[in-house]
Amino acid sequence: MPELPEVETVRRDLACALSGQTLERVRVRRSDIVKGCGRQKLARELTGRTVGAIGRLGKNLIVNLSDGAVLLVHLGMSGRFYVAEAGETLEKHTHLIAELSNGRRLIFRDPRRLGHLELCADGRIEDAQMLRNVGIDAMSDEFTAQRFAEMLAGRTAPIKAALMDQRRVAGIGNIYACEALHRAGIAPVAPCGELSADEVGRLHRAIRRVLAEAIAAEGTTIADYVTGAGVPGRFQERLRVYGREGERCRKRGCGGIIERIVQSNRSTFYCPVCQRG
DNA sequence: CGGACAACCTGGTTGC
DNA sequence: TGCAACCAGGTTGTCC
Repeated sequence: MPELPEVETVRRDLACALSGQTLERVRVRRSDIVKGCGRQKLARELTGRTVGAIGRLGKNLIVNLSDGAVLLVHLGMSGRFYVAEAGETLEKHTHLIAELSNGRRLIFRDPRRLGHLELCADGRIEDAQMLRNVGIDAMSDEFTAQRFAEMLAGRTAPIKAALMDQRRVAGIGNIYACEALHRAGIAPVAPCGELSADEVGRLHRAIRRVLAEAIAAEGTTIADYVTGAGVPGRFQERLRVYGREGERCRKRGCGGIIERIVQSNRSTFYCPVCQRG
């Protein structure tokens, strides 16, 4: 479900609702969503810690805790990590409950269980399993057009697959890969190594712009993603190709009809008229 | 090595 | 109404 803009929205909301709170009583109900240790150990390690700054790398949340510990959180497809009002009943698929010093509760809920939690007791996130395959964050200053060109050079994979490969640029998923390619006017099936310098530059700018606009709109809600405040994002109203199979291309004067194809088992939406080559 | 694909999960929707 | 098939915002291991 959540890509960089949705995770960034969750991060910002948690920075308000969670930072400064102490985790007074922690329950972890399943071990299969916990990386690196079991559920009891995670609960024990978290209990009594105070939450500091909250960061993000790609689609991962980085929750800094007292005494140098760090909790990593990945929401997978259906995960939510949020502070619930006191007295709110626990929903099905709630895997972590932490009572906070202000009486509210921190909840991790993930029906599909494709998300993960991992504690780095020593704060060495570079050793974390969850970040092993995570490269440069798509919104960081390190992600330059130059670096992007180096990542793509000589590769035969379709550009859409490369955009979603977290080991290189981290944070782009299926929606924003489709949207960035459309804005740049590049076919999703184009082999990485065949893009011109101009196309790479256009795609780099399109990625930064679409992610920035989506963050400003607090993300895209297709089915069940909501912000930390529990409201849907607004970027779904501004999608140009994703989920628009059979509808008309929104680019001025284009007139193409959006098509859906399957690339490495994922749906790709694109305009065959303005995304040629 | 890179790239394609199945597998991991649940739940909602579609179609017979 | 029932049930099977298919789809979903992600990642990882395996195979070629």
